[in-house]
Amino acid sequence: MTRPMLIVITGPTASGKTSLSIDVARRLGCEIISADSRQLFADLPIGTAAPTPAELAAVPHHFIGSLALTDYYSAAQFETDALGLLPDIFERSGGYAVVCGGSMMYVDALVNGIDNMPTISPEVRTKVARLAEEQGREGLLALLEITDPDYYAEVDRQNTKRIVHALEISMQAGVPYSTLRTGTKAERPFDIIKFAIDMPRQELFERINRRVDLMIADGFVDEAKSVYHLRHVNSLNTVGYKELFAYFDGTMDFDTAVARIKKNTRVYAKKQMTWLKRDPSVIWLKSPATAEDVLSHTANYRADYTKD
RNA sequence: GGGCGAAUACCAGAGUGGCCAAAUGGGGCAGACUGUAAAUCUGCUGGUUUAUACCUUCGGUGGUUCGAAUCCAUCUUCGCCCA
Repeated sequence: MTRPMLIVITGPTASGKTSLSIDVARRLGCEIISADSRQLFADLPIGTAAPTPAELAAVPHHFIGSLALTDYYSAAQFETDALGLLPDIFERSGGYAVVCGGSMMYVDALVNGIDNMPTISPEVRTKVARLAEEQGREGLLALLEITDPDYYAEVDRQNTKRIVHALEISMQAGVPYSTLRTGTKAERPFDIIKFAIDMPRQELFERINRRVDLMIADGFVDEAKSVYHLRHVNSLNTVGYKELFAYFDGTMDFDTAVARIKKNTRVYAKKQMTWLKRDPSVIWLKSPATAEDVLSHTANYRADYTKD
């Protein structure tokens, strides 16, 4: 008996993941799990290029617009939630499910698993934040050196966020952060095949620029205005919103803001490509990628698998 | 026609005799990444496969000087002012 199969479709932003995954899901009659750390939130459909209502109607989607902007979420939470959903999806969809998204860490969490760590309590969070404020990065590093010498030896000492995180986890868990980092790859009760769309950079960048203009034309400014009052929450520390907020604040003129959105989106795409480049499990789909490409690779994978 | 000012690396823009291959910013390129990841952080950006090394650069040419992006002469282009 063949195992269920998870088809992962990823790639840089604006490379066409959404429409490809909908095509594939339709062919297979299956559902889509979104692995996008921002489309997860409600109220951001334009700026996050979320699937349109028509697209959402075409194929059942999960994790699109399901959270409030003030909700806490994480890659680990995504792993838990997606794994919880998958058995039913496989059941309903003939043993297939499509994962679509560009949040590489979310994809990794679902595909390879993420080490088990405690959720940080507000008390610990506040405590570390206060230390950071009072003693700066040096103070945090000094504490980390005592708390977790192993991680201290390998941290990026410039990256305050990482240091803070290690301290929070260590305090919360009562053991050094590094001892919780096993780096083991999770075993899944289903097969996984991972695709990434490979679009020439120039074409991708042109699509990004064009898409930003379309977002503006579609009312991105009003959308950003409507969430402006929450501008300090993490879910809005997001390309597009940040720049428009600066425009609202009067610290950036409109044309500059739009240009920065384009540029920062390009930078984001580049970071996604860097991440994917080092992942040997990726099957690259030359764009324009079609559902046929995905399905034939998947069929081949199946054939190889059953041969063994 | 006369006077003044400017010309610096992909762009903007510092530097005004040696510490200058040349600050800084932008843009570009490359990378890291295990619980807020569209986040956060790092490196490179004249050439020489490596360089605390060498070579070629600061509009052109020619000088002064041990030494010039920096001083002088002259030419070119651009800007401003007077005619």
